[in-house]
Amino acid sequence: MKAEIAEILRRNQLSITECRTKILELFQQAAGALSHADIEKKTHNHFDRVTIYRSLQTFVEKGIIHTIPTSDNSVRYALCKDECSEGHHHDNHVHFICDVCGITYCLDNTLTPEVILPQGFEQNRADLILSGTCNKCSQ
Amino acid sequence: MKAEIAEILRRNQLSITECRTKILELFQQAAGALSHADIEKKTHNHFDRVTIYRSLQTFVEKGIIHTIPTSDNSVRYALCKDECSEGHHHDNHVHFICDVCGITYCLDNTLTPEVILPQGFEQNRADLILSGTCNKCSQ
DNA sequence: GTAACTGCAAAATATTTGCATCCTT
DNA sequence: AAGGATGCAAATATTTTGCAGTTAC
Repeated sequence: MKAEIAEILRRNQLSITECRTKILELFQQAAGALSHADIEKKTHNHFDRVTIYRSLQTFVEKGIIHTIPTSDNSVRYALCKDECSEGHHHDNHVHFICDVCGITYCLDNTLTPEVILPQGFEQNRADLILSGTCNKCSQ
Repeated sequence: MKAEIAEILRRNQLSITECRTKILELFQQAAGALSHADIEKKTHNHFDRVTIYRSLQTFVEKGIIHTIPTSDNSVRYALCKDECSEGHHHDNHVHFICDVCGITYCLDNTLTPEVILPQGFEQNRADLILSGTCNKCSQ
């Protein structure tokens, strides 16, 4: 795990630091997406708020994580698949946000369906966000 | 126009005030979705920031407008179709955000495709957000 | 007249920037 | 040793809350 994380950082020309390693570890362990606040909580204020902001920014720029659109204000992030590269994401999978527990799931095996756009519109990225009740909360 | 707006407010048991009328007018005129900041700018600070926040909140609660998820932080709103009612939105249409001009389009005639969810997941709402270049900017 | 709405002040929260120091390579 | 990364302080932006005064009905 740690070795894999180090490899990700190295591949992206990023220094291997405690904060970055820990954040990526959290993403690997997480059931779903994480917000800045989630990470702050899970690291128990061991790292500065600002450092976490900057780490997340860097990871997004490098294509290691991606943001997930949400209808409320909150910004959440999830690990990209390997195919993602700097500046170009292939995260056209579906996200499911549970209204009960708040967990954001990446439904990796469900691809975003194609849509026919009006004349002149050129699509670059697609995000399908579903919400409702997840399998744990629907019981 | 004004009469129609008054009717919307009346139907939702809301007082007909200058601020609310103006905001709904802006939504009717807008090519796409509007953010809080857009409205503040277009009303030229004639109304208090807080009043605009509260108006938008009220409109969302009543099902007059709905929020649109965006991958950046910004919260944007657009008019709901008539079928929307309090607490239950039928805004399962597609939104297109232009990376160039920033306008958010509601593609009313394009419905969100159905997706098969894993066992135990119950869907309540679906948002398909596309981004790229709109017909005006692609020329 | 009364309840609903607004505006102002201020608090709470979220995000960004600058800079000195520390750590990775 | 040098450049990148971090932590702290502080600035900026965003959103929420309380309350007194005003307006719609």
